[in-house]
Amino acid sequence: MADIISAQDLSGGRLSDQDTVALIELLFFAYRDFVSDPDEILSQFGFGRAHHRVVHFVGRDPGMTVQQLLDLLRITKQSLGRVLKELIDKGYVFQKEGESDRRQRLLYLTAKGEELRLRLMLPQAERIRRAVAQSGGDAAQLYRKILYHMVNPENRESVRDWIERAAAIGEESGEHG
Amino acid sequence: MADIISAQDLSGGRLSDQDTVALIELLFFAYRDFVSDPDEILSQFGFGRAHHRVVHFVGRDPGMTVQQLLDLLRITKQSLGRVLKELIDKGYVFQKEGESDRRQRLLYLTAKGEELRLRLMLPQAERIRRAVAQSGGDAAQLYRKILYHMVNPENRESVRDWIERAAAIGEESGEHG
DNA sequence: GAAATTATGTCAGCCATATTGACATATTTT
DNA sequence: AAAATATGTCAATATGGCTGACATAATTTC
Repeated sequence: MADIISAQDLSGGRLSDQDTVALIELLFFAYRDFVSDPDEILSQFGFGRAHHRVVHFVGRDPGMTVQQLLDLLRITKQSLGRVLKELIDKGYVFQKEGESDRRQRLLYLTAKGEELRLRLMLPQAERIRRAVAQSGGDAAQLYRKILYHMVNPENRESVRDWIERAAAIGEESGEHG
Repeated sequence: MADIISAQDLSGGRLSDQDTVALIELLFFAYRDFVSDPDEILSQFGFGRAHHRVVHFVGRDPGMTVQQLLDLLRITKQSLGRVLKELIDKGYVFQKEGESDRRQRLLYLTAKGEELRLRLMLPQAERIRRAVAQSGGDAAQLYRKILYHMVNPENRESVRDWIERAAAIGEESGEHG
């Protein structure tokens, strides 16, 4: 491991300016590469990142409402509209009328959509696994903590709720833990 | 600390699917909030994220060439063009003819530009510091390792070079470590 | 039962930021 | 002198956000 990648001063507990800036920049570079894998796959389908998000989150919580998806993505109805329509037209997503509330259009992935979701997730999962494995120790646990604490305090509850719910769905639908 | 935020299975060393997906999603949510602070400041200036990147990297390596900036940002000359022109016109960046090569237009921040750079960095630095502090242990060192290993292997050298060079510049120009 | 609210969809236009291709100028290298 | 390099600029196109307005169907409230 190169020296540059190890923080230089952890003595006092508070991060030095140098180390803090290095983390900011590393996050920028890491995130850029992190999204580059799915980007390439998406371009083969004529899709963009917006499509990825929809496919991912719908696949993780099948039957979610349009409004739930909007709240999660924090975009406008109009922005979602185009991508969702396209995904439906091309057969990756389908809608089902809500049973208890027939105004709702519950969202589901088709088999084709689920296939795409997994294909997009694979390189990201591999990247995370590799990075965690190469970092040794309790890397995963600590990484999770740090990312969680980087979320705005007022958003943490909804993020936690999401992760919790999606994990429960994953269990019952056979994603082996 | 809530149970949900701690990885559930670290026994074997290999991350479970559940934990891996949770990390993918946490990275998405964390990055979104991470960029939201500068976004808000930028909008007050009529700037966007592209301006942020230019101001940040030029400020970290004053005198860099346009080509170096293009390589770092991995965007086209035309994309950079508008943003750079705007920053120059509004007095945040200025250019100086290269001494050894007079074709080059070396990039520097004005005092106003440096002020903006620091203002944009502050909330991100605070967020990182808080997250690391709240995560305990060797969080910073491990976080740095993980982010570094999330960068594509073929890009690691340039990322390491950048961090190294920028750190050296920071030292000499008085950013206290 | 009428009125208000909610969930969803759609039209139109605007903005920021990315792209490609083409072309121009000045300077350096061969 | 010719080729390559560093930079700048014009034009057209795409993606994915945004706002505002309006429409329909279903549910909730009074």
